[in-house]
Amino acid sequence: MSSQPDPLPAQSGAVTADDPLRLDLQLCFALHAASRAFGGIYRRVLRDTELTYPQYLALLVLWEHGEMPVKQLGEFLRLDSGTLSPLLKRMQSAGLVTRERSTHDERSVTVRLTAEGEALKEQAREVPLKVIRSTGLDHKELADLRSQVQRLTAALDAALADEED
Amino acid sequence: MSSQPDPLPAQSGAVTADDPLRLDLQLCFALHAASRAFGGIYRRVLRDTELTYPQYLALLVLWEHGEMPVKQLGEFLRLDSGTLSPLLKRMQSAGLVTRERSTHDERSVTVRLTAEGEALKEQAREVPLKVIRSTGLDHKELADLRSQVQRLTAALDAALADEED
DNA sequence: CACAATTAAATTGTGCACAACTAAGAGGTA
DNA sequence: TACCTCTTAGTTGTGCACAATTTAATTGTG
Repeated sequence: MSSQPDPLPAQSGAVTADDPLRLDLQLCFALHAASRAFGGIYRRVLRDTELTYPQYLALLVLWEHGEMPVKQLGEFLRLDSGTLSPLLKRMQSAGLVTRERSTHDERSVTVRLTAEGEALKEQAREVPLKVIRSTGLDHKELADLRSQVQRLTAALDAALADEED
Repeated sequence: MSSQPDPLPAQSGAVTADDPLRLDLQLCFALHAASRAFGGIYRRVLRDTELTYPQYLALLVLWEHGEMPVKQLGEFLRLDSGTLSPLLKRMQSAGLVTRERSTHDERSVTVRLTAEGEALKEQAREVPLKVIRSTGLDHKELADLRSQVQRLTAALDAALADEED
């Protein structure tokens, strides 16, 4: 507890706290910190499921949409096969999913929940509520913040897509 | 470009877009995505410096505050030695910093910028402006969003600190 | 049909985050 | 002084993110 140095510069001496040139940093650092704080919350809330946070996200997609190719799962999660392949392999080892080459298109691999993977849905039922409580935000605040952050992401993605060398 | 499946569930069929039980997900996913999008922007903006994004953050602290022990750097960045030790070792190999045991307290290691590390400050001068432009947000929006995200992080951290087993 | 281009997964390699543990120095107290 | 405790870095091991490359299957075109 107690006081750390401030999340990032821009508070001591030469530069004022609101130096416009530090806002990028302050925001990106704040987002990074928030993302990691969420990770910490999920880590604890998911502890007795043996799931990691990204694995839980993958399960959510499968719980809602059912079996799908790795490709499509990657589109939901915005992750590529470099991340998903090992992640899914670990989930397979844990007995949560199966992976099977499609017969129609043998390039494609279908990810399917096992009974155990399906059953975890029950055990994870109260996860969202626990997490929401931890945020200390009400419904409207959550929704607003989500919208703003999504808008920001869209702008950043657009900037990345533009002026693509 | 074009359309992906939506960032996470909660949009198709069974569940309405604003199901309160999905807001945790939507927000955490949004934050994660925003954080990664920022990473992408910095990655490109920093490309010709050969710096990674976390290395840039470490340099910012050193540029502003000068030499300091690993411990203190970790407090600024909220990172522990498990992350910082190898990161600093890479920065040392790149000739950006030196690491030296303190003579007063031999447990402590002082991180110091080299001339080359100091010189990078110039080369990175326009980084903040480029990034800010990419966000598409004005000064006030950036500051507001930062505040909200910081407030959220504080709540999450407090929730983690509470009920600590 | 043959062949080039595209696509889906997987693999390789680098780097970061974090938990758990180790090593060694510092500081207090009997 | 000897001992116990706390602190600081570092190390080890796991998992994720992502770029670049590889493999194999599919698609499109001449």
